[in-house]
Amino acid sequence: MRITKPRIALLEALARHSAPLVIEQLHQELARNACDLVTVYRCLAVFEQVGIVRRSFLHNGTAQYELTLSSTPKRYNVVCKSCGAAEPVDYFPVEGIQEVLRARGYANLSHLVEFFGVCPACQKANSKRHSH
Amino acid sequence: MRITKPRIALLEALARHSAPLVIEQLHQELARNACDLVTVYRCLAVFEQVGIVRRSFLHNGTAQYELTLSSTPKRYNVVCKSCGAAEPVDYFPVEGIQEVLRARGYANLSHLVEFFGVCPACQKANSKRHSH
DNA sequence: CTCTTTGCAAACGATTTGCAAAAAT
DNA sequence: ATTTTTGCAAATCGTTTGCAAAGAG
Repeated sequence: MRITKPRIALLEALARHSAPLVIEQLHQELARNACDLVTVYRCLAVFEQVGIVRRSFLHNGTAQYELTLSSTPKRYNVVCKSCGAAEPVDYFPVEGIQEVLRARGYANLSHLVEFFGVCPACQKANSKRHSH
Repeated sequence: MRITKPRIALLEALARHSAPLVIEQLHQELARNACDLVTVYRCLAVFEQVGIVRRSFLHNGTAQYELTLSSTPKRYNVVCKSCGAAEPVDYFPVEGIQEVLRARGYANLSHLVEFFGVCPACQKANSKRHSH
C-alpha cells in the first residue's frame, strides 16, 4: 500500500467533510484534474478494505464514502429520498448484535444503519410542484 | 393499480421466501417466461411505493426486495460479503429514532439496518483457496 | 372504450477491467 | 529494479426509459 498524490488528496477531501460523499462529488472535490475518476474508485476500494473508509448506499443504490476515523462517531445518517442530502443521526450502539453474529461464526463484520425520509426543504419544494 | 398475472406471480414468489431477494433471482423464480425482467423492476417499484415491499441493498449496492407483510418481523439481515447470502437477525426496535426524525421535520420515513460479514462456509472456502 | 401495464430494444449511469505508462519503494 | 498505482478506453452490470401492442377494468 503506497503513498501517492491521489491517495493523499482523497483522504484530505474526505477529512474536509463530515457527511458521507458520493464518488462523483469526491472526484470534483479534488484539485483540478488531480486524478482520474477510476483512480478514485480504486483508492476508495483499497481504503475500504484496509478499513479507513466506510461505504454506505444512498436510497437509489449509489455508494457514499466517509472516513471511519472521524472524531465524532457520526456513524448513522438520515438520507433525504428526494435530494440525497445526508445528515447525521444520534444513535445507539450495535456492538451487542455483532457479538451475537461473531458467535454464530461470522467474520469480518461490519454494518450499515441508515434512515431515509424526505427532508423539510424537499417537502416544501415538492408540494409546490404538485399544487400547480 | 391493476391486478395482473406478473404481479400475482411476483407476490407469490416473494411470499415463498423469507430472505430478501435480488431482482434477478426473483425473475428466474417466476414460472418460465412469466414476464420480462423489466416488468419485475416496474412492479417492484410500484409495490415499494405502495408499501407492500421493502427494498434494501447488498454490500455491493444491488437491490433486494422482500415483503413487508411477513409474519415474523425479520426486518434485519446479515449478508455474507462473499456469497451474498442473507440470514435474518433478531434485532431491536428503531421506532424511537424515527420519532426523533419526525420531530426534526422529516416525512415518509423508512430505514435500513444491515449487517455484513463473511459466513462460516465462505471462510472455509476462502482459506482453502488461499493456502494453495 | 379508456387507462394501465407489458415487452422489447435501446439508453443510461455507476462501477469495473485490461493494459501499457508512470510513480513509489 | 521491482512492484504498485495510474490513466485511458472500453466493457460490464444493474437499472431505467420510450413506444407501440396487449390486457385490465
